[in-house]
Amino acid sequence: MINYKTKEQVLKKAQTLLNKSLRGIISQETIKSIENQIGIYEMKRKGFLGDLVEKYFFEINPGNISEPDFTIAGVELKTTPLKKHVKNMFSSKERLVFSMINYDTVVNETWKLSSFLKKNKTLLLMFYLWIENQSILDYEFKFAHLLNLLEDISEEDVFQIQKDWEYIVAKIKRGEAHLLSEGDTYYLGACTKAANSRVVRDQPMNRTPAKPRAFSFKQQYINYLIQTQLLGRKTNTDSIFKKQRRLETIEDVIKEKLTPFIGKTDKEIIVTLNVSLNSKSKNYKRSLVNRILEIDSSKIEEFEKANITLKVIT
DNA sequence: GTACATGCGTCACGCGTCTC
DNA sequence: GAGACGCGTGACGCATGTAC
Repeated sequence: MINYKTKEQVLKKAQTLLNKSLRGIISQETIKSIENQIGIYEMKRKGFLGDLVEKYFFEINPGNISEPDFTIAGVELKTTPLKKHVKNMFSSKERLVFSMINYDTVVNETWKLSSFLKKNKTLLLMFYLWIENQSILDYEFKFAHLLNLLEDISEEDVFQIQKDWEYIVAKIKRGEAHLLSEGDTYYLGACTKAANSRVVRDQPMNRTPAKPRAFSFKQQYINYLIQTQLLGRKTNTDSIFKKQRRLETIEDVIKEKLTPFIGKTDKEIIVTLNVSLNSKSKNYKRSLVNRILEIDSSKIEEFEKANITLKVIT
């Protein structure tokens, strides 16, 4: 077993797997043994690839502890699939699932000292290209990226993730763990994690048992991270936060911007905003809302990341 | 019709705790 | 001390609803 002492050491090792598959770095003897196991499980064993990367590539054996996989370096390893689209674009195949939500203890935690941050503050994201029917030994690793949740993403995103975490915890505190849903939040979700719907666990503030859930990054937010953090692309989107100095949630900003105009006619809004719009244009109402939100683009960055669709209903 | 997001279900393994 | 059991770990896979 290797003791990785620094984050840089872990990243350096991870980068040696880029554009390679496990088959290319594991001995023939071990490959045979793994292929036997794949045969036994008929490719149905969940999380087998993650296990193999930990065991045979990083040579660690973290088990199921609530500490980061690389304990001393403080890095949590996440092996996650990418899909390639027709336009040669990469996107996340699925959400990124973190640790289980402990309903009993999470209600006594604060964001800064949360077990979620303790385990997942620094992530080593290893993205491999998923191809249907291909052996897990042949999946090619495309990106290895060290992501510090508090330092490497924007202040607004960290704030929204914190608010999502607090929303989930507040719901558990209200005795509504059984009513949690992934749709409750924007970037950080609470996805279910159990063998079947009969598997439930107690929650501290209500006798109604709740489904086991884990914190997860939503697929759309992972896609945003892939585009900005891995590919260094600038998104062709506008931000509702761009003129905000304060840190607020998406919901707060939208409410704040829309509230002064509730009950007013479109003509009154145009006068208040001192703008000119063609009322015969097909996107007249949408343009009006864009002016209220102080954005120019048809795409709004925070909506894209949270997979929110703006509908103007008349 | 197709692509995508979400909800829900799946499962082997390892570790800790409980029971005998 | 040994075996049973529960729970958390790792993502994966499918069904369904919705958007484009």
